[in-house]
Amino acid sequence: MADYQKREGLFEKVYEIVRTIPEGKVATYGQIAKMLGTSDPRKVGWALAANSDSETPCHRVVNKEGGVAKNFGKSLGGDIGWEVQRSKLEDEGIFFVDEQHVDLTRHLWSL
DNA sequence: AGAGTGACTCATA
DNA sequence: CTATGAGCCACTC
Repeated sequence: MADYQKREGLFEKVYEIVRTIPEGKVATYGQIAKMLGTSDPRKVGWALAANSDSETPCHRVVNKEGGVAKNFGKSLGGDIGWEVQRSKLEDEGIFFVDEQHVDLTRHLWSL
């Protein structure tokens, strides 16, 4: 398995970038992957999966379609599902085109 | 150094 | 829309 406690490396970079996402914005795994210098969006999701830091707004990270992850499982220090993630995003003023899809046309984070 | 895993993405049907 | 298969790369054992 790979859900052990991470030490250092790619993970920290992901966390830093995710923390850089301003409120009311969302970033995609692919975008973050690019910033990391990798071409594997999986690494991003994986990094977040290994993380459970309440300081990292994982809920602002969505897939390419703006859809929230289905396997959040635990993050931000508790039982969280896409419904919880959605609430958090809405609380930041983010619009949803449907229950599981963020309006990327308005909230996609870009430099 | 080899195998297993993964919160993604893309292509195809 | 859903379902499959493949690509990809860091991490742990």
